[in-house]
Amino acid sequence: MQAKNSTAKQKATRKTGQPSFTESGRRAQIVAAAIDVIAEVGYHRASFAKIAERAGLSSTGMISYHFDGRDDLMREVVTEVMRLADGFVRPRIEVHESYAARLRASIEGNLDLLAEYPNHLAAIVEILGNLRGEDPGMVAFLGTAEANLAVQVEQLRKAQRAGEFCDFDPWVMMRAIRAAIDDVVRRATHDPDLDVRAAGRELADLFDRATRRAS
Amino acid sequence: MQAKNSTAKQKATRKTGQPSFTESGRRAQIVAAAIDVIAEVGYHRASFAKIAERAGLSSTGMISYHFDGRDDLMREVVTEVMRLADGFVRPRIEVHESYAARLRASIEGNLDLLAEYPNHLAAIVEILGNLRGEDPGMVAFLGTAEANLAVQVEQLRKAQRAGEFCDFDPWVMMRAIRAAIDDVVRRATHDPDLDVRAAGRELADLFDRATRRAS
Amino acid sequence: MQAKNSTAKQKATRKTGQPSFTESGRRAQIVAAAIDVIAEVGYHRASFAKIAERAGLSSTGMISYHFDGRDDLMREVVTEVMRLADGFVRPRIEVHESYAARLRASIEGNLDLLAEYPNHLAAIVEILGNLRGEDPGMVAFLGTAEANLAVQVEQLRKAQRAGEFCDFDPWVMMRAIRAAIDDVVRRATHDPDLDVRAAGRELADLFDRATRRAS
Amino acid sequence: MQAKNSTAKQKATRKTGQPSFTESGRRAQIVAAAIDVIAEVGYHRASFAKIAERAGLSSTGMISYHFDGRDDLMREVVTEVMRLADGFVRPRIEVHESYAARLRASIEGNLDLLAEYPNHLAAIVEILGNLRGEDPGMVAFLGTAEANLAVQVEQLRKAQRAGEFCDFDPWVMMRAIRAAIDDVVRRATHDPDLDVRAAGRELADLFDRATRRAS
DNA sequence: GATGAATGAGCCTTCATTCAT
DNA sequence: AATGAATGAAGGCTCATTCAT
Repeated sequence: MQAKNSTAKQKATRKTGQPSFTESGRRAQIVAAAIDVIAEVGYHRASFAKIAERAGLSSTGMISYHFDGRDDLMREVVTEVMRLADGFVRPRIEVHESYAARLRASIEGNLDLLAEYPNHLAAIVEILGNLRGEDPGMVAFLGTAEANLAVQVEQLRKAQRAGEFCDFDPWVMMRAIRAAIDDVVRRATHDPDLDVRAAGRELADLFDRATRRAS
Repeated sequence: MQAKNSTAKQKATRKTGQPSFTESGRRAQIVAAAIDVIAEVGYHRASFAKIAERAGLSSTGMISYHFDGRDDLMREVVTEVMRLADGFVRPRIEVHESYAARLRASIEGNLDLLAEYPNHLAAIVEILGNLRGEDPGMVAFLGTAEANLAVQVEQLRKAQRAGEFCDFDPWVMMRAIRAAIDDVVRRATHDPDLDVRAAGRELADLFDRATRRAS
Repeated sequence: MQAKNSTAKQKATRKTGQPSFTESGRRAQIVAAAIDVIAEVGYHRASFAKIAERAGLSSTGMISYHFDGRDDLMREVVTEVMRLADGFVRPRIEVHESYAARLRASIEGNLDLLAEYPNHLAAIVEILGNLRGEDPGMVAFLGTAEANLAVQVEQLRKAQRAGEFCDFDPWVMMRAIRAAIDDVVRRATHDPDLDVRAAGRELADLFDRATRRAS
Repeated sequence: MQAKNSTAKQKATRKTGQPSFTESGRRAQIVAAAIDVIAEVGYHRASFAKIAERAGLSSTGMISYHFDGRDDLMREVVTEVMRLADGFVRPRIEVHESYAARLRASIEGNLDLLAEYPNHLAAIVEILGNLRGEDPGMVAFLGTAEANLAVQVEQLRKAQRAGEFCDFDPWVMMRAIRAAIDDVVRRATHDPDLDVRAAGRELADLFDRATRRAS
């Protein structure tokens, strides 16, 4: 066993040797509750008390029992949402051949996902947007998100080398795309009437013009 | 002004009949400290204790004395930064004639401002990004920021009508621009080596391509 | 036995009609784990969670099942260690004739025991040293330890009456001896390099001089 | 100002540049309450809640306000008691010339002190006896106690070199003395009828015989 | 017998605010 | 104006215990 505090998750993981998506029902339920609460009140106001209440638990102790602290829970939330997002968006991208079509699919796919899972995306944007250099485990986590972005940056670069995209700093472009999407996510949280799919098409058009090689 | 009880600000306002930028020295000092602290640790972790310490005050009571609660202080911070930003960016825009040049000046101006006042922009992005529909006074405040944006949206619309810009949803475009700028602000907080002026030029190019009428 | 509800121990006791040292394997295993944990982290920090972990149990519920609460477990630990200590030290004492030799054998025997079972003695010293007048069952227990001491006090008295020992308050002497030994036990916990047998010889010399009839 | 948490004590200390015995009234009051509570229920059960109640405070937050955590409070308690003990015992020792008389004065002085301030000694024995290698600040503290002991050990050594004391390991002797005294302290906590001054005289006799050069 | 989940109380800490001075 | 003390709520976390399976 480990040194200090062994949690249900750690035990489960140790037994199965499997990563976190082999959740016990309760863990998944708590993660789901956390996603809803974070989407509703934001990262910092998402207290264990509120999450426990949403999850139908009688005490916050139960969350501490299942997770090795707040950071661990947040990590699980991010993991869960990334898993969902990847499964949702990736196939929609891989259908396409041209870099331009793939970029469009990426943007529209993210906003379709938002339309179907508004809380999930709101939660991850809240968490990643409020991270500071506090917990080392969480910082390592930011690295993962960065690596994700790097993969997409590489796609942009390839498109440029292929002559399909014009000349621009691919990191700046990628961040602008990400920022625009996340902004829609944030607004959708407050404004349920927002037509996110329409916004997706508009953004896809926008960044198509911004990336296309001038004809 | 507000609900509960009389504060120094209210008294000052009543006396002078002037808006808030005629601050007492203490108020300005606290606002400045708040800006630094928010930039450093974020909106939620910017406690009165930390702000008082930064301001060289020996007790948080002083802040409560000068401001009608946390929201009031935050409002003042936003007001102050908006005033600074407006004074910095507006002249740089008005120098230009064409809409394209003005858009470029707006983007690059914001990032020049970031280069000179990194904490100010970081603070306002933190605050506005963490606002929820909690306090009515703050919500009214978000309206102000929205109105600011609306003015710029109107500029985009005019440029379109003038045939200078191509066809796009000006709200989506404006938010994408804002989001891209704010993202640089956020990153600059964590990464002091980031070349924000270069990013400004890149973003200006990016949104130039995205808005220009195809030739 | 106690007030509230039926435990495994009670069942076992009822079945066999035997006292507690006819333990089930599990009970003994838990007691052994408790001894180690108490020696390592102290009485108050020795939580069921840590003990269960050390014992290779997956839940603290098992401990509650086998013992009627924390006090019951602690009582068992003390009983077990006393049994061990008595079996170890008593024969070494009874070999000798003179009171002085028996006293020396007692002191050195205790520290030999410490050398061989450091955790056992550390645990009992921790427990008995942290007892308060809280639980009636535990207080009755302190009486047992006191009775043990009384037996040795009687030996001192006999030695005095036999003219072998000089005049002193045998209770104060006995407590000083006990305290000196326990102090070595405590230090040995933190300092593994301590030569406890050498300390035993020194203490035996010391108390020999303190008790001997002046020649 | 300092980085993380500034407490009332730190502020006071910074202002005056004086060590902790320049206490604010509340600090001293809390320390006094802590001493009583620790003496009564022991180190680990002495919660902020109990101490606050004893001090007549309405919330534990007040203690956190005045002290930088539990360890800081405990450190203050130990400092306070050591100061008291030193002021009480040292003059009684320095009156005497011979090492034997000084040793006797030390032992009896400690127990006279116990008779007058039973809670103070109980508290320090509780705290120092329950310290583990957890907090570095507290460990440094144990070093102070050790240094105190070293001074007295040196006295024993001098007495041996002067031919006044017989041959023994001065560290073992000193620890035995300390342990015997602390044991009386512990017992006095539970048994208010104990005649501690009588015990002091007995212990002084005991260790006189144990140290004296055989005639 | 054994397990993992659940409970409720208690812990220390931080927070914004209030108030007497 | 300014201070330092005080308050009460809320925060995350650990604990011994209970219970259904």
